[in-house]
Amino acid sequence: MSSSFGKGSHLHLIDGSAFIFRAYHALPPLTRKSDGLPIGAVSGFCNMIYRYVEDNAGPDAPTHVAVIFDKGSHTFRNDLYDLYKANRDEMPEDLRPQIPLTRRATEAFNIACKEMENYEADDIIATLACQARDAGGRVTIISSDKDLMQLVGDGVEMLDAMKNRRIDRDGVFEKFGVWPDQVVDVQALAGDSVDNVPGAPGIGVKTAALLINEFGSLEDLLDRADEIKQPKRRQTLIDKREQIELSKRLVQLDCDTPLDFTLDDLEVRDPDPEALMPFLAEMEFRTLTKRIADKLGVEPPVIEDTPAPEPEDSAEEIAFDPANYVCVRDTETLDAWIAQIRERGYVAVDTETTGLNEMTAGLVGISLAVEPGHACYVPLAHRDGAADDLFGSDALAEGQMAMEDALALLKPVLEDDAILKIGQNIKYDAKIFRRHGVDVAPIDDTMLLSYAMYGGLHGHGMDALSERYLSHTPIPIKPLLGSGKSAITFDKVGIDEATAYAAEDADITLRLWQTFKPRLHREKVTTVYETLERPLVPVLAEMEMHGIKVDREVLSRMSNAFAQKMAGLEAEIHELAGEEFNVGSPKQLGEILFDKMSLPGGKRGKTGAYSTPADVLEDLATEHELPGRVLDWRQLSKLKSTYTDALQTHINGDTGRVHTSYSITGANTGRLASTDPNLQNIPVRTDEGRRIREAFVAEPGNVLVSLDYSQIELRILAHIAGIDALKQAFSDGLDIHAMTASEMFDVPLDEMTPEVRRRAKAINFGVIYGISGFGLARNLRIPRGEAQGFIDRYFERFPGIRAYMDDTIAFAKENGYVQTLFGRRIHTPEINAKGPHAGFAKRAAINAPIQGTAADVIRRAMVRMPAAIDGLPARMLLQVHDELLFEVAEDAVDDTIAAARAVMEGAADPAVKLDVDLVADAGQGANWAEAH
DNA sequence: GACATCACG
DNA sequence: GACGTACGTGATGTCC
Repeated sequence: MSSSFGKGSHLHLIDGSAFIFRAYHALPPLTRKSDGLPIGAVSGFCNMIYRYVEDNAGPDAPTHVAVIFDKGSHTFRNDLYDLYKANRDEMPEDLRPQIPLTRRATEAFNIACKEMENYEADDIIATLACQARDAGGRVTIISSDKDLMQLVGDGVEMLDAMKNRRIDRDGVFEKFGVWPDQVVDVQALAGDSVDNVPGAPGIGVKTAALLINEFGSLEDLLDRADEIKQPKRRQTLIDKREQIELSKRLVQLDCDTPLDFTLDDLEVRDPDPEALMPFLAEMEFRTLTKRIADKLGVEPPVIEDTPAPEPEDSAEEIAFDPANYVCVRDTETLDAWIAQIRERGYVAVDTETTGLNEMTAGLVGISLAVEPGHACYVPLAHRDGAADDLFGSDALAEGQMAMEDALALLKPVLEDDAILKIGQNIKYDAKIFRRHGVDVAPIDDTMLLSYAMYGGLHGHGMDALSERYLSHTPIPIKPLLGSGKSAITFDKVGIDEATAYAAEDADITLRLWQTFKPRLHREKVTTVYETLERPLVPVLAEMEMHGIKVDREVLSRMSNAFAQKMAGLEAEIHELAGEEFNVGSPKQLGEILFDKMSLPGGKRGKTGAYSTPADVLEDLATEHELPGRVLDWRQLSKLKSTYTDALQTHINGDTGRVHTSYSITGANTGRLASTDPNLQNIPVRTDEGRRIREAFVAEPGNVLVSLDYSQIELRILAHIAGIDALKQAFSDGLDIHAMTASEMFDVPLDEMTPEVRRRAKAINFGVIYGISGFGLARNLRIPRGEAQGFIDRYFERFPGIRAYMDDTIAFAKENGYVQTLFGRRIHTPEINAKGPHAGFAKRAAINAPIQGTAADVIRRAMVRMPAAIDGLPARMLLQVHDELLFEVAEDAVDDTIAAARAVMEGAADPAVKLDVDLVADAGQGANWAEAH
């Protein structure tokens, strides 16, 4: 039976994606009975595969067959042309979770299933077809995709499975008016709106075929374009030559895709009932299971007819019991666990380390869980506490695998495309592993699943999720590590205790995943999770690990200067106060100001102490010299303690760079939060503060490049609330605050004063924040009635805002959440509360879709950015809500800006068509102060 | 550990 | 008619 591919062989290549989409659109949205998982497309796909197998059992049966899939949406063609396929709609919500199931279905039918990163299915098909043809065999491509027609000829044919019609050279000529080897030339001219291939404007397939037939080839046509009689057509071909040549490169299939398999691997295999039956039963395809069981002559498996209990109930079935957890101390045991992981195809992973900072913490142990209650801990670097040991207390404890050996065994699993690694905040563990040379992928994250489904309802830490969704209180870490001065690191914890704690974490993570994963599509946030949460993990991990260079000398010098100035101010302040006191103590300051000096306006906070925030001191500055001095002192104190001093302690000894950590679930709206250190609040608003940014520098030969969205929230407001005047102003490129001022206060644009503009700007921001008369009055320091007048006028001049606010609050009250343009849900549990809470909740509800949509937009840009700047000597370093900061080799600055800007400005596409353009402004310089 | 303050978008 | 209010964050220092 086994012989190598050659003359007499017949290869069938099935366009898997076409099957999936046809199945999806042909069938109603079926769901699996037991848990509601959408399986309509999988069902249709299986039926089509089965019918295919049935239909091809005859004398003309293929000897080799493969189903080819697309992998990911980014391919090398996007590097040629970033708008390639850019107008494709995103995958329907309920189709997305079915995609991996169609791979499993193919394998269950024992048919080779192939896909490749960075290449389209069409390229793999082309390569295989060329190889088979060259080997003297026949090829049938089962697809009706016209892009594949260029391959027809010399024993290669297409089969339109739908119409059961074979397409040979004549068929291609019928469709394109040229022979297959000229199809790409026609396509290059005609373009393709579906794939967004530009082509030559005004030239369709008919004209293109005419021209190609006349000139023989695209190259001759373009070289001799001046011979064309029609002036417009001639001009188009001359002007758009580059675009046409690009189009050809886009439609030309790659016959040299570097495949990691050969034709011989595709030999037809008989279905294996042992694999196929369990899969069909798992999908609960009753009819198909029975039909195929009959055909194969096996007993059909029993498919339960009762809906499964709710996941909440099932997750509790197996009790948590530390006695079940295994401590893995040798290779044989670890191998056994790895075998189980490979069998399942997924594993929950957790790392234990000596600290919370992924860049400095040492790996202590790894825990794994494969099913509820079935978890293990692999201790790797636990240390004895024995003080009289010859090596001090640093000796490794007995009975641990060598870290190197354990990682060598786990690396292939952690990096295996076919094994899903599940974590709770897996970015942390992925970074730890990365420092040991292991790239963890693909991943799922229970924290992100929770955030996508329940953002705004509760926190997403493991303890909280375990309590809430598993009704289980995890073993607390406190008793193990102690607290305060006597606290120890995890490597000093005894291995038995550590096993109970660590394995349980993996166990909990696995159970949370089993609880959450099936709910994702029911909550209709699969796309949010798949496009805005999960893909961000590797992107952020990369940025964080790369870090940004910070010049310690610059900070140190500034710190000294600040200290001197502060000392001077402190002496002055004490002099003015007539006594020495702690200027940093608001309590003491309040007593000096309001009791001793009897200045007006002393208000007490909730602790009974006087309140002395900046705006109060600013008002008092007209009465006395002291408050002004205190304000100066406070500014310096802030800059010194939070920035020039603290930042130095965050410079990593190994890298000389500062590595922040982004929290994906930190902000309710979808924004990121930056910690340890927070690099999203580095000063910029005052000249003195901005100088801190001079310490953020590029490596020699590089520059920092910053791109930030211009007025993104106001643009989104204009779109969401449908404010025509705002949209128009943006499209005209006007100064948006000046335009608002002009509209509101009837001042012509050319007579605008900074003061009037400032007021309008405050109102614009106020609207985004869920404006109130009181808030605006305080911000602008004007009487409340006047502020209310501004707001009323604003609503009058920009109708749409009011409706947006009312509708948003009504929606929140009705549904308990609001959502962004990309479907992110932000829950608003307080929206129906009584009392002052309600006001907060309403304003937050008004703000969330705007801030959240902006956050989604930059997330989309970040996810696409690595591919867009791939090949350029450029790295993305930081995100500051509407800004991305890059470090770029000097000679690649322009290319990087162009690529990054295209990604940022197009980030909403194709999911959302905004009425307002997004604009990103760019800057560059040796340091962040210059770049911003 | 709560609170006040202030840095950013 | 009175609530007390701009939205979203994180870090630091004081004070109990």
